[in-house]
Amino acid sequence: MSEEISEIKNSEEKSSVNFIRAVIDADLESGKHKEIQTRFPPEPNGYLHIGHAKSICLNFGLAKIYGGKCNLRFDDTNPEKEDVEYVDSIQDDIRWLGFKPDKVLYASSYFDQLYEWAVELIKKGKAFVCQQTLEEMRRDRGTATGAGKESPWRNRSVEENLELFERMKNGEFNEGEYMLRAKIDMAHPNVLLRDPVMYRIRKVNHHRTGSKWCIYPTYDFTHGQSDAIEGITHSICTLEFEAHRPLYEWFLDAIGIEKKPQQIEFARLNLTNTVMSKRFLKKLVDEKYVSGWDDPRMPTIAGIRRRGYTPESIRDFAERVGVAKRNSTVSLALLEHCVREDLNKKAERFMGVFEPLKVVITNYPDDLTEQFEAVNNPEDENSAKRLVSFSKELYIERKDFMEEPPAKFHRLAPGKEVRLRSAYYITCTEVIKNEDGSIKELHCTYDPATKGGWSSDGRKVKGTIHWVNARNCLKIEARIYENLFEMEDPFEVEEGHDFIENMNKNSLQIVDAYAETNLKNLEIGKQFQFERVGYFCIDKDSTPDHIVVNRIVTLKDSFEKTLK
RNA sequence: UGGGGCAUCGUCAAGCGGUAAGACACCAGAUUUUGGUUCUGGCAUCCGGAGGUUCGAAUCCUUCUGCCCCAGCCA
Repeated sequence: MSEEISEIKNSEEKSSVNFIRAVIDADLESGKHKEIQTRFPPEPNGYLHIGHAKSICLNFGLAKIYGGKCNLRFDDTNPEKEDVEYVDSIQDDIRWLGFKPDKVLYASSYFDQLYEWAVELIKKGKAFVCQQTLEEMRRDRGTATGAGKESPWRNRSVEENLELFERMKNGEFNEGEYMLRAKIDMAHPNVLLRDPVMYRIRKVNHHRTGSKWCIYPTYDFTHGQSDAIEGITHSICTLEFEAHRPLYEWFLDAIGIEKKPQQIEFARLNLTNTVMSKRFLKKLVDEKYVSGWDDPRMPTIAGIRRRGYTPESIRDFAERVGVAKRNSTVSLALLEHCVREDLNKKAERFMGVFEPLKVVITNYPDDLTEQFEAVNNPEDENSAKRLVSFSKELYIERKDFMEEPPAKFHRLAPGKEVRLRSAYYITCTEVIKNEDGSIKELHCTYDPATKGGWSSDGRKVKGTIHWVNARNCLKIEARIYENLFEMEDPFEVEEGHDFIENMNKNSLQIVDAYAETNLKNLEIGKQFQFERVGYFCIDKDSTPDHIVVNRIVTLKDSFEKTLK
């Protein structure tokens, strides 16, 4: 092991190492491996979600930590479901997350080799061509407790098997008529080992191999061998493949692979307040509950990215959730914490008012406009400053004024003084009402000696509120997102009901807001903070005349709690 | 009732026979031109239950219970 690597390992965690790293450490120490090779093996049949992100971070992360390599390998053995659209989006997502595959590979590139190996297994008497129907196979597979029954075609001669398999390959049979099966044990307690299918006939075009093949290998006959071909040392997958491991090894042994990759399973990520399975996400898209796979409410990588999450925050999240074998559901609060932490350091601050209440500064000159300097990011010492426009007429947040405030209310109220962030102290002198009694606007006075937002007389002002110049601001569209599901577990429904019924009706609210004009300078995708409100980003639907922002996450709000 | 897994704070998660890390959440306080950030302190006498081994167990043994995965020519 190089010094550099041991340095990384030491600095990174003296504390604890997940169980996969423990295996790798042992393999490196024992000399079983000199270096490690991993892979991320998605099937290009859909969009990646944050659960995949965890796997990506794990596989690529492991390679990085140990100075090894990680491939991206498309597990494209089922042409019926796969499409180039997905191979592109998957690569985009991985790149966005900040990883670069050592190689981009395809299981379909190994079809020739796989075919040869299948022929070898036939010759060894370990595979046979079967012509049972789906129903017959299902019937003969047996049950959990009872053994299965051997196929009547199980004992064909090698010659006959060879000829039939070749004819399968040549397209002489229809789909479903014939298949190649491994000859293992119909009485095996693990049903996966009851003569599993290795090849099936599918007369469809493959997105990479075109019409070259009409027989396609199954996952089980492909995955381990693909790993072996690529020299994968640690083949990391999710828990549901645990029962497949004996099969994975059976094929490798039967073929006679010497350097066997080791399959290691970990628990896939689940998140509260959302659904994660491809099937359910697809339902949300197909039935138009969301605008698409990249709807900012979706837990897809595309959705999360559009929502404004940073790749750094996702990697941090993946690191924090850990790797173990226990089925678990991580709180969405952790994900939100990760973006807040990242964006707090990086995001520039602006002011925006969401529920405007007009304020007239009665002792301010009618036609004067001032420009105040405001710090773009108080968390960053090198942060630049920007100019914010101020006049006699402003908007403040309706919630920042109360006519009859409770004791702990530090904001504006009749007779009370507050600081307008970066501007002046103002005092509310009069509440102007509409005929129906609702508040129309506020009349306030300002103290010219508090320019910039502070006074030299030591006067304490507890509240600081944000504002915009009503005469010079931007009207923008704000998309306020909440969780797709209010309940932590969307599947908590009564018998016969659907998780769809648990959807949060307010998961998207579109509101008009007023923002300082500086927002114009931000490019699409840029994250920022509306002070005292939350983190936002510029959505791709924005045009120069119409800015659309997505709320990524609110700021933490401890005042909300004290109010209750 | 078959096979394969898993059970440690509200949620994740360390721990691998020597007497319960850490993170998120939560609570209390300090600082603050964001009721944000930051900082300080608190938060499992207990590790699914019951037995046992041991000077000593979350860690070993037995047994029970609960949850997850497996009967696609999906991955």
